[in-house]
Amino acid sequence: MRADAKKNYDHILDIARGVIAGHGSDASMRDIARRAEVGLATLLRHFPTRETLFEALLCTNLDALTQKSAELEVSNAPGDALATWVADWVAFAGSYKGVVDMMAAAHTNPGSALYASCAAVHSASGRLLARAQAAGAAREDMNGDDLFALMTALGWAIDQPSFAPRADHLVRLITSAVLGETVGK
Amino acid sequence: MRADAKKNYDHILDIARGVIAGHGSDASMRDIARRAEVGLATLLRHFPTRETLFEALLCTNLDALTQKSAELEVSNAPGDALATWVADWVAFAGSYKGVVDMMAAAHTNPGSALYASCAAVHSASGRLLARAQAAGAAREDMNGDDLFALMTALGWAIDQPSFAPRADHLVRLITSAVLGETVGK
DNA sequence: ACCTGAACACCGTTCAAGT
DNA sequence: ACCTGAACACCGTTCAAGT
Repeated sequence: MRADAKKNYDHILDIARGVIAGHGSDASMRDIARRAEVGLATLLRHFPTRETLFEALLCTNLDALTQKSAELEVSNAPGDALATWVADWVAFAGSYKGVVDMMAAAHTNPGSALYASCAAVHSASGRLLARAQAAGAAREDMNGDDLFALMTALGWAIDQPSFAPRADHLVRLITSAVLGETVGK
Repeated sequence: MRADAKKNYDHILDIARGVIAGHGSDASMRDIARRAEVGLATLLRHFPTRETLFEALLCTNLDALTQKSAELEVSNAPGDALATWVADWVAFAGSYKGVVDMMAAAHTNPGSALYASCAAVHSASGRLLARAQAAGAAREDMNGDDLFALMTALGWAIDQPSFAPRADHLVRLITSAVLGETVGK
């Protein structure tokens, strides 16, 4: 990439971050281009898809997340590791409004720029769950797909303004369910 | 309403049902008008908001749902009643793609045509949960808001193509978590 | 190489004009 | 009363033309 193009790219990404932080994942591409003082066509050549833009925007966070999963797989006690993983995912999911919807959609089609990241989160979840199950620290009647679905659903829920106030509690509920903890009745 | 208007209204609703069944909750209003062979402005006078259209489209289902909750509150064993209620909600949530997103959004603003229905589902959930808790058939560490959030998140999840195959299992997982059932580990 | 204006086909909103 | 075409301000896509 030429130096001037690189500078343009970085500038656009910087502005996009701000706009998306404000308006969420369905922010107008035109609006982003406008605020970056760049033609819409230019924005779309750097990021042909909304997903491409998000991939660039999230790659730091996503790398940190998957690296964290690798650490958790070896360091912590299996049950704690799983609980921490869910909490980390939720923190990531809160990075931008609508990110979870996007990930859930990307999860379906391999053509998406976010597909690989989704698959990574999915499989990391599967490994951490299996490890916890082997240690008797998680309920047996679920698999990696189920965990990923629950984590995504949880991320979606706390993204909703009406459910956000109970976010911490909802995370605790799901986590305790996954760990198969005995609860007071 | 005049007879010709009534006929128009019913026809539009009929066509809308088909289009939304095919394209989900974010079907184009213009497309609905076009297929109903009616001006877009006519459609929008009958249903000024997308929510208004959905309210009309869903009112039968929603009435059945809330009536069912009233029956469950007195007839079934508290735990079974709660489990059945969750299952009924999930069935409703599957009526049209995207309905849950809409309900979750409507839940926040009292101006929405779907607000009352959301509130009804919310409060019915609270009553059925409280009844189950009083009978020692549900976990104590959650309230009606939490249950509604979990039910909605569950509805959202099974609406996603990638999670749909595990729908039944996901319902079972959430239900067993809410009931505080002891699980094999 | 890199950028961009402009045309395109969409969307929902609004309203003056028609029956 | 009820309907509707048309103008409006948006959206993302595409591409020929400019530096």
